[in-house]
Amino acid sequence: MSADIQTAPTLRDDETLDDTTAGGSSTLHDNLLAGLRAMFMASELPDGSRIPEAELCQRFGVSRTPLREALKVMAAEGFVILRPNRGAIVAPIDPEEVGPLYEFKGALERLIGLTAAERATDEEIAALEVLHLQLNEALSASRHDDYTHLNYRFHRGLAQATRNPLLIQNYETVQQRIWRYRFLVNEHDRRLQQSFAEHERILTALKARTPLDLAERLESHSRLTGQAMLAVVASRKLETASENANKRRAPARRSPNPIDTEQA
Amino acid sequence: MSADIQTAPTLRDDETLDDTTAGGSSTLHDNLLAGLRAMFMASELPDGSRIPEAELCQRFGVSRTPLREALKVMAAEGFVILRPNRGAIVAPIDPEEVGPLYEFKGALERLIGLTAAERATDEEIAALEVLHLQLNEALSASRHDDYTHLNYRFHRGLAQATRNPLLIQNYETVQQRIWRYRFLVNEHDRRLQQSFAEHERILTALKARTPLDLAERLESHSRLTGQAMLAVVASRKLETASENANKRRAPARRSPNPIDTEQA
DNA sequence: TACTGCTATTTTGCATTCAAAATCTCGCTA
DNA sequence: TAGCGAGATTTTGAATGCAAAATAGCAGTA
Repeated sequence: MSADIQTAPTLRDDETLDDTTAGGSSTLHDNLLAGLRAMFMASELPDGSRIPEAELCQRFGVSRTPLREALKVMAAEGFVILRPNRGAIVAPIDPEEVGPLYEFKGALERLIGLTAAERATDEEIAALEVLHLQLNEALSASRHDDYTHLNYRFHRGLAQATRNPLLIQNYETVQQRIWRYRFLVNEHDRRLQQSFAEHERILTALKARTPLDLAERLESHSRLTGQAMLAVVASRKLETASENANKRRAPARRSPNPIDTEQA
Repeated sequence: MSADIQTAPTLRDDETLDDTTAGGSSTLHDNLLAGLRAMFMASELPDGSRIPEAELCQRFGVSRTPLREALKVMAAEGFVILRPNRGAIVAPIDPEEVGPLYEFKGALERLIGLTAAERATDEEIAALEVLHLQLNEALSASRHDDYTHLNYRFHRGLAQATRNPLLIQNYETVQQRIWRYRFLVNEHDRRLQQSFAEHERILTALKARTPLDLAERLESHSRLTGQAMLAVVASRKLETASENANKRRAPARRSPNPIDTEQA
C-alpha cells in the first residue's frame, strides 16, 4: 500500500499546492484552477481583457459550472475581477498595486528569513545552491527569461523551507501576483547583476543559518527589487502623463523601457 | 447622483471587505459568502462537522450552485475542507495550526506597526482610543466576550490604518482563522489583564507615531497571545494523550481549561 | 453626420437535472 | 452475534436549461 519512497526531499519544480482539497484526488474544479493559474503565469490572457466563459469552457472542455467556481477562487485571490452581470476580467495591470504588493511581500520575506535559516534541511540548502548556480549560468548567458524563472523557484524553495503552510501558500500567491509585473524589471542587466549579488549574500546567510541576517538580506533584496519596479512605474507615469492628455482609456501599457535608475 | 457624504472616516464596525466584485452590486454568491463567514465567526458550525449542502441551501434560500461556489472560496481561505466526492467539512480545530498561524500573523503585525504608525489618520487614532476605552470597560466588568470582540475590532482598525489592501485582507483572514481558537485563551482574566496592558503600550506608540516601536509592541503582543494559546494546547495534549489511549477519533475537544502558565 | 431610443442577440446568474460516487440498509453467513 | 456483501438511497460533481441583465445593432431624428 505504501507509495514508493523515491520522493526525494528536494525542491519540486512545478506543483499546485492547493491544500483545499484534502486527499488529492483531482476534481475537475481543481484541475481547472491549476490550468487557469498556469494560463495566468504564462500571461496568456491580456490584462484587463474580458474572460470569455464560453471560450474557456471549450478550451478546457468543461461546462460553465466548474469554470465559474474556479473563477470565483481566482477572484478571491486577486487575479480576476468579477463584475456582477458584466463578466469577469483579468485583473488589470495596476501600477498602484506594486507598492502594496512589495510592502506585503517584504513582511513575508522577513519571516521566511527568520524561520528558514533554522528549519531548512541540508538537502534543501543544497538544492538551493544548485538553483543558484543555474541562476549564475543564466545570467552569464544573458538568458533573462530563464533567470526570472529560476529566481522564482529559488524564492519559492526558500519559502517552502519554512515549513509553514500558511506562509508558503501566501508567499506563492504574492509571487504569482507580482509575476505579472516582472516585465518592469526583467530585461535589465544591471538590476539582474545586482540581484544575483544579493542572492549570493542570501545563500551565505542561509548556509550560516543566521536568522536575523537572512531575514534582513531577503527583505532588503525584495525591497530593492520593488523599488526598481516602482522607479520604472514612476518614470512611466510621467512619460504617459502628457501623452494621455488626449487619448483616453490607455492605462500605462508595457513597452521596452525597464529601469535605468540608481538602485538604492 | 452623488451618494450622501455622511461616510465618516471612522472605523466601520461590520463589513465584508470583499474586493473581488468590483462595483459592489451584490450577487447572490457574495451575500452567501458573507453569510457563511458570519456563521463561521459565530461558530455556528461545529468544527470537523460535515457541511450539509442541502441544509444550507434551505437556510439561505438558494440552490446548490452558488452555495458550492462560496464553499470553494471558503476552502481556498482555509475555513472549509473539500473532500472530493465526500462533501465539505468545517476545517477541524487543529492545535498544530496555531503555531504557523501566529507565526504568520506576527509578520503581518510587524508590518502593520511599521506602516500604521505613519499612515493612520488622527481620526483613526481617535477611534482606536475609543475602542481602547471600551476594552477597559469590558475588562473591568469582566465581560470577556465583549472584550474579545472589541479586541478583534481594535486590531482590524489598526490594520485598516495601513492603507494596504493586501495587508488588510490577509490580516482579516488570519484573524478569522484564529478566531476559532479564541476559547483557548479567552476566559482567562490574567491573560486579559496582560493583554490590555500591552494594548496600552501599543496605543502609546501609535500616538507617538514611532514605527519601529509600534511594530515591536504589536509583534510582541501577538507572540505573547500565541504563546499563551500554545501553552494551553501543549497542556491539553499531555492531558488527553493518556485518555486517548483507547478512545480513538477524539481530536482535543474544547473544555474549560484555559491558561495558567507564565507568559513570557 | 452625430446622437437618441428601441429591438435583437448575447452573456450572465442561478436553478434544475442527471450520472457517478459514496453511504446506508439489511439479510446472509460463519 | 459479529462480519460481510449486494442492493437501495443519498449525496456529490458537473451539464444543461431558463430568466434577467447587459450589449450590440439599427432605424429615426436633429
